[in-house]
Amino acid sequence: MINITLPDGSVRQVESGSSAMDVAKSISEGLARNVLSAKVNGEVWDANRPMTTDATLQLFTWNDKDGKTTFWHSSAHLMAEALEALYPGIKLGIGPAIDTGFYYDVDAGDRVISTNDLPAIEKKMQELARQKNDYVRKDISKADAVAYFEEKGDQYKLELLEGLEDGEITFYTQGGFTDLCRGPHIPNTGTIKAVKLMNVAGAYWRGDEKNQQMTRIYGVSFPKQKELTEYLHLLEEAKKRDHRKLGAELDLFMFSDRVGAGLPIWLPKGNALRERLMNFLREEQEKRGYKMVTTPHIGKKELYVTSGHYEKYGEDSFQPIKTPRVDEEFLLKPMNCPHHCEIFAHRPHSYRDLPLRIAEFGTVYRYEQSGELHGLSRVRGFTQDDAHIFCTPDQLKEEFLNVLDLTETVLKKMGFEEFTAQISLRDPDNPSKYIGSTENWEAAESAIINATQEVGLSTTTELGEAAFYGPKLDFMIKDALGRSWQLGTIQVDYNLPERFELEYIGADNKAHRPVMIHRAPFGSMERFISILIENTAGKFPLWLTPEQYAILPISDKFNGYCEEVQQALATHDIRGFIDDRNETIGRKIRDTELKKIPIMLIVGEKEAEGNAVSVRIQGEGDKGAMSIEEFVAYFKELL
RNA sequence: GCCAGCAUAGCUCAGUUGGCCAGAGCAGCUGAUUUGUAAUCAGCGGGUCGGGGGUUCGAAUCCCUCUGCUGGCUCCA
Repeated sequence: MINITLPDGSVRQVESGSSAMDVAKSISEGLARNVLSAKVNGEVWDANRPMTTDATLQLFTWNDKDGKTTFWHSSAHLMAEALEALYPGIKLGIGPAIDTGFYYDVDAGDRVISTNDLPAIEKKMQELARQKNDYVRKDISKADAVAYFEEKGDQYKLELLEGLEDGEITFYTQGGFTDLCRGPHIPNTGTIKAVKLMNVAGAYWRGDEKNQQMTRIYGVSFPKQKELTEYLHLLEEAKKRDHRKLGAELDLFMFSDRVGAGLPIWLPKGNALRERLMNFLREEQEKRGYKMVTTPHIGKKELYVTSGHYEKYGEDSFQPIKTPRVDEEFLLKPMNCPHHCEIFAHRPHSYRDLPLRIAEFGTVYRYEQSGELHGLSRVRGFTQDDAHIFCTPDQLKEEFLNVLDLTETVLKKMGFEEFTAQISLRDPDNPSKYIGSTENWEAAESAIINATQEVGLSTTTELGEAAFYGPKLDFMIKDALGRSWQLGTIQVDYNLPERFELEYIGADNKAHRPVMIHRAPFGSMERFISILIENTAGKFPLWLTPEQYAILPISDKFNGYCEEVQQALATHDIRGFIDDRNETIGRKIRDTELKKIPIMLIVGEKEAEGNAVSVRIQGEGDKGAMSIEEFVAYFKELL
């Protein structure tokens, strides 16, 4: 007998060789039906894998993240089985579960798999699921595994096998399909009741663009049809929050083929929003001792040769601008930091002047790959809320913490509760991607790690995500469809001060090198606003929204009074417009609701006579009549 | 940049296997209506079917190419 400890601390004695499923059955049949996988001594296992030692056991169902992962991974195998049936000789890469389902990378040779083929594959999957085949785990020797895939002619699996140790290799089989896999899997294909294949995409084998491009098929699956229907509905709802759609509907910004791809054009309302965001940050920065500067949109090529940007990005970026002089070239600025370094270098600095905090809403231009352009989130011309702090090494920690505080203030003000703070470090396997000495990098990396630990910020760490001149602390926020974007960033840089030979005179009357912090709490105005639109579904906070109210006269007889109201409100810095179209009040209300104007002021005979307005709140409804003074007070409450 | 798709009026979309002057709703314009909390009524205008090239007696429809867009991959200072 062995002792199985459950999460609640209770211990059950079962026979050695019992599985998690056996334990589930001993608890209840209902539970057993829903068990997908289990965590045994901290490792996720097949529910039916025999346990032979004392163990802690946690059962996973669809309600657990690990349960879903197992379910989707098994669904990927089911899809592979269907693909083998429909496309004999197809070669398989990898097929993992992801946050929202699963995918499998396949190489179908000359055959093209497109979205048109997905329904047939789904149908085959459903047919195979109905066979209710068990997923069967089997240990296999490396030699036998290699022999199997040589026979099958699947070079991708053979390549994967090269990286595996003999003795740790397992195969999983369901029905007529066998795959190299460490598992775990759900007990039976019959559990997969609903399948939807979402799309196909090209994906390079092992994520390297030098390798063969495979076809990646994305799908999602559920234990119940109803859950699939609900999921698809949720996706539809999320699409309504897409900033590209709302940006057009709310007249915030546009793109023009003639101006060029990835070059956003801000329309009056979007620009008003953008200006308000910038003013908010200007005020915060002023409180914190930043000085604003303005630098040109171009700079001599040598500036970027000095900074290292040219060597790193020159080939793949906007090409130099020529002048009538043959030996003269300028670059559109891809970053503001070289200009700001020149500001620092402009005159000598005493340690007493530091930290020097130089801020600029700097518009930069980067030639992003055409396939990468995405609404406002990934563009070729954008404005960073940039600043560079030049400080002594002793001041670094405090300055970093100040910036961290500013960034958190900004995120909080915008109501972004769910963000990830990601420490982006060097890729240790690829040192040639970075400039500067190992000592500089280590100092910068530990500065970030220590500071975040000190304030107890919970972080994730990603290797290889650093900038070429230094490590970063990046704030990642998700868009409506769950894709993660980097917004704010704080970067510690010992390298550019070296390249620009920046110095200050210390208390010892000797020259010292400053440390530089690059930081942008919004990241870029464009991307930040894209996320703001998606998070608010276009219903911006009252202080930020371009138009706070609309006055809706019941008939044009009251237009004069409406103008009086508008003027009265303007004196209280309350902004809005009068909808004086010759339309019914019902129509005006409907249009205003759809434009997501927060407040409607309805004005007819009663209001005009009583010096009042009838207040209606977007999405809520009628709040009744109030005097102008009462409304102003009410408005201040809402702010 | 790569893979797979998409591109018809300002917007959302119809347009049968290539075949008569390319349609609808909304928006717009004109007129009527002077309106009380999510669409007043009537009339009118608007499209080189993304650009270019080709196949064909004939192309929105088939082929090539360019541009833009969508979903991924790679990239992201």
